[in-house]
Amino acid sequence: MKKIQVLVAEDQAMVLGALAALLETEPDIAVCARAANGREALTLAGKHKPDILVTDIEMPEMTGLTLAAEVRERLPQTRVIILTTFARPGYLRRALDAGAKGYLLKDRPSAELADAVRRVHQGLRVVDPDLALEAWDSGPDPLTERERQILWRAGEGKSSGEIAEELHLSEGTIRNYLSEAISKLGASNRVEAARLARARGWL
Amino acid sequence: MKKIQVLVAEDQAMVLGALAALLETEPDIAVCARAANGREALTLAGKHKPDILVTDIEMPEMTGLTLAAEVRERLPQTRVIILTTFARPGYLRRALDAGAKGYLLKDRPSAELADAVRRVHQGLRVVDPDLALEAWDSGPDPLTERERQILWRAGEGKSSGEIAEELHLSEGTIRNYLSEAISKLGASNRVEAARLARARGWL
DNA sequence: AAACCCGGATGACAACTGTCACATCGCTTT
DNA sequence: AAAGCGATGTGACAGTTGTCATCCGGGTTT
Repeated sequence: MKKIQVLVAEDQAMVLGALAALLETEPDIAVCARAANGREALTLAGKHKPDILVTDIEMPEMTGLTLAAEVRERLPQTRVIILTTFARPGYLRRALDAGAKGYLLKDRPSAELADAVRRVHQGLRVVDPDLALEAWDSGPDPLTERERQILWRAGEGKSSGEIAEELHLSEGTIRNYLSEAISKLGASNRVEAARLARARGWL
Repeated sequence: MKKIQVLVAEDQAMVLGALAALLETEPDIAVCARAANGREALTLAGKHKPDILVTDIEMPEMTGLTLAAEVRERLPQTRVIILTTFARPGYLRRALDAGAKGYLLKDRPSAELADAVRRVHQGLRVVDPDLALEAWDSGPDPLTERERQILWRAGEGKSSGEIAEELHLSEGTIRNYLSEAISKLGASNRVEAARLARARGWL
């Protein structure tokens, strides 16, 4: 029986080693190489032609999303699984657009990783069900560009007056935008609004 | 030969499982239990009396730092190793104050984890050398425990009134603590204060 | 052209926030 | 015992924030 060859890419060395150890405990899976960033992963993928590439998103040199797109183009026989901390609908969409076959969260039980590898290897897609749901009912980004700019600055601790000056708007207008953003997000003040927006990947 | 009994606490389930798998590959180390947050870790530590507790810092319910302090008090025979993403001097300092025997970054090669476990088990301390240097010349944490509690909640977007209720203090007292924290940090409002404190690892 | 929508502005008002001076109260230090 | 200290509370005051109704001017739609 031939083992499924997996390449793992992850920038935190400790986590990379741990994920590799986790996959190696499976009898039908072998980790053929490890990469500490996207560029390295692309090189190693070319060399090893793995069946599956498991990759983080936020990495130096090249993000997992770019990596996925490159791999689809150059190594169509290698299937990509995104493994990330971020349950952001925006990331999920971009990952799928980039041709990723799986999107898995680091929050999920570790047993699911090997499962996902097997399923994707069989040609199935694996998308975190909670995230898919959340992406569905958290809906699209409700913030306008102005609201985003302003909420971002408010989240840094800037006052309405400072933001007004920075954006060449009146202070009252800033307050209006913030009020609108707070109400859209169901928050009770600017800080909570910023926190919620960040959590959903809208900031 | 008796294996070193290790309890691992980490809120990202996938990483938790992977770290456990990593440690299990060592012949002289056994993972006796796993916890998904600080409170669970404390309970399990009481039950299993592990030799070593490897814990993340940022976790729900109870942070790794609080956990370290509790463990020192209740289970002095268990030694704590902090394993975290954050190279923040303030975290290191607080970890050591809380009685942690090791402070390791997730950036480091995965082989160092087992090493650290062995060394700490032998009674040595293991602290990331770069971080130790940085911690030396950055100032001490200026915040009191109360200020930290309150600033933390303020940073989540809670109002003075909500925080007062939560901590059974008067609203005026909350405002006083926040005012003090803002002035200590040289910020101009609670949001900026929280941001600064977080960046330095004081929250 | 009339009707509408959009980004932006205004003013008023209540609520919340930040500051400060000053109490209390219990616990140490002298 | 007196003094000092730290944690907490109070009251007052000014400044900031959140909400709302309304207004204005420039494009679009009809």
